Amino acid sequence: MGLTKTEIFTDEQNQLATLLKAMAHPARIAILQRILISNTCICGDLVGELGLAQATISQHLKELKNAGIIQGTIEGVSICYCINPKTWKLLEKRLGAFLAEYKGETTCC
Amino acid sequence: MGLTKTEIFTDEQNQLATLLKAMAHPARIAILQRILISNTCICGDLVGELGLAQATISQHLKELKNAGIIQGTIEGVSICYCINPKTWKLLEKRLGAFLAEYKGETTCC
DNA sequence: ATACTGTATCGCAATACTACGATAATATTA
DNA sequence: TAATATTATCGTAGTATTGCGATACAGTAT
Repeated sequence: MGLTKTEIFTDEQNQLATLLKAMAHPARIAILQRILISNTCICGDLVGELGLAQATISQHLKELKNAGIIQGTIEGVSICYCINPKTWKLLEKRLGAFLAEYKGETTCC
Repeated sequence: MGLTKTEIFTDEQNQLATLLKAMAHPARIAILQRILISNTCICGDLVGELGLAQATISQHLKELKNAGIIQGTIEGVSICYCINPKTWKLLEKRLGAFLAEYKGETTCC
């Protein structure tokens, strides 16, 4: 086995899981934070700032891009990555709805 | 290699990554939603509702429990799982702060 | 004690993830 | 064109994840 049975779940569940998975790594969280802070886009500066090899950073960027969370455009010599507004809004919506389902600590366990 | 270099990142980044990872699976999202909807706790009903084997469900529950997202107490014959309010609030706080960092689509890529 | 019900754990097979060096691809500059 | 700088991709090693059958464990009931 070894692969998730996506056909069992709804599209929304699969989509949210994919987005969360793309962010579920400290390096990718650090990358996103870095992009969010320096409002303007960044590029290979990450390699120097995080303590990871260039190949590893590139791989993490690819995963974020595949998930649609970031987008990259060629900016002269290097490449400029930034948040994909559409996906970010979708993420806020989906996650917000998910987290808001919690009604507070009702008498239970 | 094969293991995340957690020592490179901050505790907050690692913690958020761990929480996201615990939720980054459609089955675990479905389990959480099930718990959130039936405000009262549930147990092995999941096995019948999701199309996964009992061992698999138990494993997913264990991961959610290890991450501190849910907690379980013995309820007569079966076991009652419910949201861990403390972790849920932490998650809302961390995720909220993270998502709120986005300033909207500034001129960039 | 025995049988039964509900969970957890073990062990396995298939696959995915993480990290990196080496190398290729792309674009700019001399 | 050649040299340089920046990214991407390939291949690999080590580890983790997913799913499940089989089995062990815990509590209830007979």
